[in-house]
Amino acid sequence: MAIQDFSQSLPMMLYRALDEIMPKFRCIFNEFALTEQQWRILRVLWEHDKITLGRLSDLTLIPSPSLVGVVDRLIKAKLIRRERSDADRRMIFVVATEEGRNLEAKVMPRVNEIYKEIKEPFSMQQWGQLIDGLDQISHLNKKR
Amino acid sequence: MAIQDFSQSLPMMLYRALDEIMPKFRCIFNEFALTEQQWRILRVLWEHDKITLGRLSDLTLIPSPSLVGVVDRLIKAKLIRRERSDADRRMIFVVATEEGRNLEAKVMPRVNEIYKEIKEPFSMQQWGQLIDGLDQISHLNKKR
DNA sequence: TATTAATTGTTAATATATTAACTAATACAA
DNA sequence: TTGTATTAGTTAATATATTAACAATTAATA
Repeated sequence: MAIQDFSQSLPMMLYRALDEIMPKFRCIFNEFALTEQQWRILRVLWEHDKITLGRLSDLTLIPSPSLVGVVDRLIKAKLIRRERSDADRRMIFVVATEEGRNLEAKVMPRVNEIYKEIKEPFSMQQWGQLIDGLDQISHLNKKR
Repeated sequence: MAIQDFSQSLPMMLYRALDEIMPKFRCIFNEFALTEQQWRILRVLWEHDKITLGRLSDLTLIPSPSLVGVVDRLIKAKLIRRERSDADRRMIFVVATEEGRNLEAKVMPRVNEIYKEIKEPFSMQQWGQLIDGLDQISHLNKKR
């Protein structure tokens, strides 16, 4: 009896958790005319001056085929730009424009506020156990 | 400092956990020519003989506008059927066909196998803490 | 009862996910 | 060096998500 009730299965619990918290964040993104995926890219670029599409796909969890379009739209919004690598002309770097970098100071406080609200009802230990559990799930194949 | 490293934020941890486990399941679904969403619907119908679209949307976490198409395709595959309610003609019930019900015995064992693999490396306590944490997240707004 | 409000599904427009196939550039081996 | 394999991105086809607007039906109320 591996799975009893579908609603209590791990995948559905994960999906439900996301369904609960993401709308709160998306609400903020929309205020800045950003989609969730666009925000993820900016969020990564605020931590990396210059990053290849491949690595960007890994860090944002946006699959490469989707990334093409999301990047296109962010470029159209003048928030990032492409930059082909000279060393290896297969690689393409993505860089935030000044306008893109400036968004950080406006968006992050709002996002942090929501994040705090979500985290608040948890004890530090409870939260740590949750994060550890999720971390273990996402390393199932890489371990050992 | 609510969020430090983007990769360690709760949303990304949740997404990454799903990215790790769902491909294993989808691999099985594909063998039976099912998409993940189609499988979710069948999975619910194996627990409910008859269910309205609204409730099906709640239980599968498939948003209503998406549900329309997914249901259409399941009907075309002869795995379910629609049935308008007589009591309240706004409501539409969804029912599994015999072919749809028969799939359970074929798919579930395979799915349970993967599920067991995922759960196996966890101690019972660890697993419980993970599920409890997720449950608390998905009830943030409903509590009290 | 006539109006209005709420509920249940649907459609539409756009964005993203999934899978496979494909191009261009680079690395590698015969 | 030539042929082959690998890597980084892209395109294409289909399915699903998101948001808003809409139709049909039922409930609520004046």
